[in-house]
Amino acid sequence: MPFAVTVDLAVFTVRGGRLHVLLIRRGQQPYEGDWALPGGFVTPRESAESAARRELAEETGLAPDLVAALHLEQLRTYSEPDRDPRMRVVSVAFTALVADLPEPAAEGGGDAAHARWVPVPEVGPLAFDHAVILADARERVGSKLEYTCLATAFCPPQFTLGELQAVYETVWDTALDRPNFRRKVLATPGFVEAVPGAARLTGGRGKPAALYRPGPATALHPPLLRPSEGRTP
Amino acid sequence: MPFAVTVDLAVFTVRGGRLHVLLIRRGQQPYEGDWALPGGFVTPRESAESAARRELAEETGLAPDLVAALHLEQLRTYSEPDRDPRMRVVSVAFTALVADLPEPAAEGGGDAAHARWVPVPEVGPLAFDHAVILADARERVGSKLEYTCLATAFCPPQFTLGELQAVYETVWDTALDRPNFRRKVLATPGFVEAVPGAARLTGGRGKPAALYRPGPATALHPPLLRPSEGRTP
DNA sequence: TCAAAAGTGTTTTGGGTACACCCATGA
DNA sequence: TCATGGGTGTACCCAAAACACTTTTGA
Repeated sequence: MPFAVTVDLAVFTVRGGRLHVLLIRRGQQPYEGDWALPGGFVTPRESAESAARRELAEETGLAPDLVAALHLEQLRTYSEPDRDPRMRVVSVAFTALVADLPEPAAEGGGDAAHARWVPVPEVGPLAFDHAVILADARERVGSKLEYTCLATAFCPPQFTLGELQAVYETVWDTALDRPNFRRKVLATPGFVEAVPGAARLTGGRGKPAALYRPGPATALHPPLLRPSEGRTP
Repeated sequence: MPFAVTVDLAVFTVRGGRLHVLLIRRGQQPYEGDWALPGGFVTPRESAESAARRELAEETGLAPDLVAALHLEQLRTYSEPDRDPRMRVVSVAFTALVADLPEPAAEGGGDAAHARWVPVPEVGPLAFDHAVILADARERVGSKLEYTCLATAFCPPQFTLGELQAVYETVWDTALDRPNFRRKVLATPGFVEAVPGAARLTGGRGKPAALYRPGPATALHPPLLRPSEGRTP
């Protein structure tokens, strides 16, 4: 039973108030020239997660230390017999969240030249079953924000509560009440920690905002539920 | 890159107030004679989920229609290079929940003769990395009960609210307040539906209980949280 | 002095918890 | 008539929602 095993990555970031996903343009058959999720084959002596980090670094030119520190999470495994026209390929999909990067991520050499951040609503048809993987990943990210502290992964090392709220609003595509969001976040022990004395002007205008960094907590109890959910309209 | 792909199943049931998992005794090397989760190789023309159902039917002698209707959920994929001493094996793990079965499930021929329901606390060492898979699956089942309607999968087609509560209490290993549990369940639209006119005596003693069947809902909003969680003691 | 964004306070409301109590049945 | 389990009622509490309000900056 000769199976090939691959990994596929759905890497998200928030940039300019919109959710983006990292895509590469395929340089070879099949689906040559089409957009696809980054990924590749698992080699004989590595786990799927190791392969995911290796491929991400190779294909996108993201900084190695960033890739090593990245929060990677297994999404699920896709194993339909005909998902790859060449042969039988089983693919383990991962999701990752990164902060908006100073420069367009994908300026490395080789493969990396074909990597791009694409706003999720503007993503067109993708190679293989990657559209399904992307949809699953997007859904997962949305619900992860509800009951984990993962939203800080979308933020730079130090961030304002306004930026954190923008992450939620972008991923969920809803508006949140600022005072209530603030209270909720600060009331969850270990979600964020104040950076003593620091403040930053966010958009040039307005009052400078206090800076926070991620705290030690990973779970959110009680959860921070999406507004439209949990209600019976 | 010659990989073998397998499936492993963590099938749970509640029996006599205790959580049980379905195990088989291995009839061949490696780990011959040890207990293991049911599972087996994915064949070239089937998906992992199909393979899981097929293997479950073959190895345990569960009724085919029951296996076909079973709620199977992908847990995650285990891909450490040395998890199988023979060769490189990547395994897709699934969880399933079934109602307590009239007879000990495993009375079919062949492989099935070696299948047994084992109380989870009494499970000893398992073959391969199955102890890890079992622990992951158990954790997943516990949290699934919080925010999905899946608990009914542990119950027969018609059940009392007392039986449903016993499922929660068994899986979570906590006592729940009956009046509050009742209100909560009935207040969630589509979780359970009353079976008109029906009632059943549960243990010979006590008032006959009304019967319910699973409703159309799948998610639980708001969630039914475990007592110890969500509090800061 | 105005717009924009941060941050505080207050009222209301709904769900969860705890617990007291009644009902129907078998022994 | 008593133990057992099903079912109802109710008072309390806390956290979330809604919204009015103050503060600090750049233009």
